[in-house]
Amino acid sequence: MAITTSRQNTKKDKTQQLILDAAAKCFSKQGFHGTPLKDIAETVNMKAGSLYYHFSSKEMLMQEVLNKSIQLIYATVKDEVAKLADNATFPELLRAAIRGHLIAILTYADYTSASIRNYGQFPEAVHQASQSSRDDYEQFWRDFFDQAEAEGAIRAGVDKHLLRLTIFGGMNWASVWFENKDTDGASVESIADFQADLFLNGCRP
Amino acid sequence: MAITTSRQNTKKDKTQQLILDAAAKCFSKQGFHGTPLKDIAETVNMKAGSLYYHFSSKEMLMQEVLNKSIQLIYATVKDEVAKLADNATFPELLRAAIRGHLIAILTYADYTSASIRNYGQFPEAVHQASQSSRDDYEQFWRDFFDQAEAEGAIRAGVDKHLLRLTIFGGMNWASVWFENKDTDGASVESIADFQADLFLNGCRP
DNA sequence: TACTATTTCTAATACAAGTTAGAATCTAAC
DNA sequence: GTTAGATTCTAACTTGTATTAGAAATAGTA
Repeated sequence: MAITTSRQNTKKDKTQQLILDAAAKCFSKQGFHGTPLKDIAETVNMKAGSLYYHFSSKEMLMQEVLNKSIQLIYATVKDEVAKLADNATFPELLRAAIRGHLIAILTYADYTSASIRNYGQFPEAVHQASQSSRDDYEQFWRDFFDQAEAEGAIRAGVDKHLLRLTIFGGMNWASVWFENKDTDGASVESIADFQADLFLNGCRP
Repeated sequence: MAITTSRQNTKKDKTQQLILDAAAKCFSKQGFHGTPLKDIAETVNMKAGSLYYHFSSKEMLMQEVLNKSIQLIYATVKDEVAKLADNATFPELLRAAIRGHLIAILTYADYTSASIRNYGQFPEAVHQASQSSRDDYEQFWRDFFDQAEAEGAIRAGVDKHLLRLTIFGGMNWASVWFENKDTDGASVESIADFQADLFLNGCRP
């Protein structure tokens, strides 16, 4: 278990995590507005009203799901990149970053697709509460491509901005079509390898 | 006006189109469940109840928005591909198809992002009603890559399935970040050229 | 066992939203 | 101008849902 976000192991914390997991699952499948608190409560064998002992509002629940998903993704990416040697090449780094992003997205699919699919639909307060985390993560990738360009690892004329956005699209879209049929993560690795290869070398012979 | 979907020009049809446009705009911004009929009605200066003279339910509205978006995309793609000569190469064809998909997605952004962003959240009936159109469009791309592979235009070992899904991700994600600041489509063309180039040749020097 | 704090439930509130029926208004043809 | 049809509005109905306050139950502790 490399990635964790919870602090304590009290009974209360455990229940809160269970509720958050249930919320993420429901939000990812039915959307924020399409999910009644009743559904979340039933998933953890509770009544809707009881959730308020642990969370102050439905909006707060969404906010925490979103925050956790960003943290999980960023942490996993840093983790994968950190595994490399200091003198790793750009292709190696890109492959590791893509692998991290995809592992996170597909492993914690409830959280990440709850965030990705509802993006732009939840209220302003939720947006703002996660703004800085998202900015941090975006800046990571910006810096990454800035450095790659400085090292001449990117072909001249390639727009870094569009490159980043397109790669993000390819990865994030996986949360739409991917279905975790087996529990092992072998398939995730192969998707990551494929995408890294495609973005680096294209598909031509 | 290359792409049209409406048949007649009666007053009734015009109103229906206005309502559909308003629905697409609201659904794309607030999501299906997050959009009250009141919002759609206000956009066309009506009261919520009046919409039922033109549409039988909110679900039907979503269904028509979805259908129209698929038709718009497919028609635009075929249009762009048809402009090429018969002996066009794979890179030319891919570039045209990507251009068509992106032009549609970003030009009819209300319709397409209403569909893309709500995908997987609307009820089963809506899904099924658009199933065959989506299958048709998917088959178009499948055939496209099958032929490319047969001609040796794709590097050996490149998974056609993942290739198609990743390209779709890169394109569809544009509907999330793209903002049509100017009304001209110059920027759309440049995005299409960039993505085609990236998927064909990668980003390495 | 009795007492306290924690956790969950019940039941009510308040409001919003999809839908419908019938009244009202508008349009256009005669 | 009158009338018939088309279009929109009003006003209700029903249902569902977020939220809350207080009762009930549970668990832990002395």
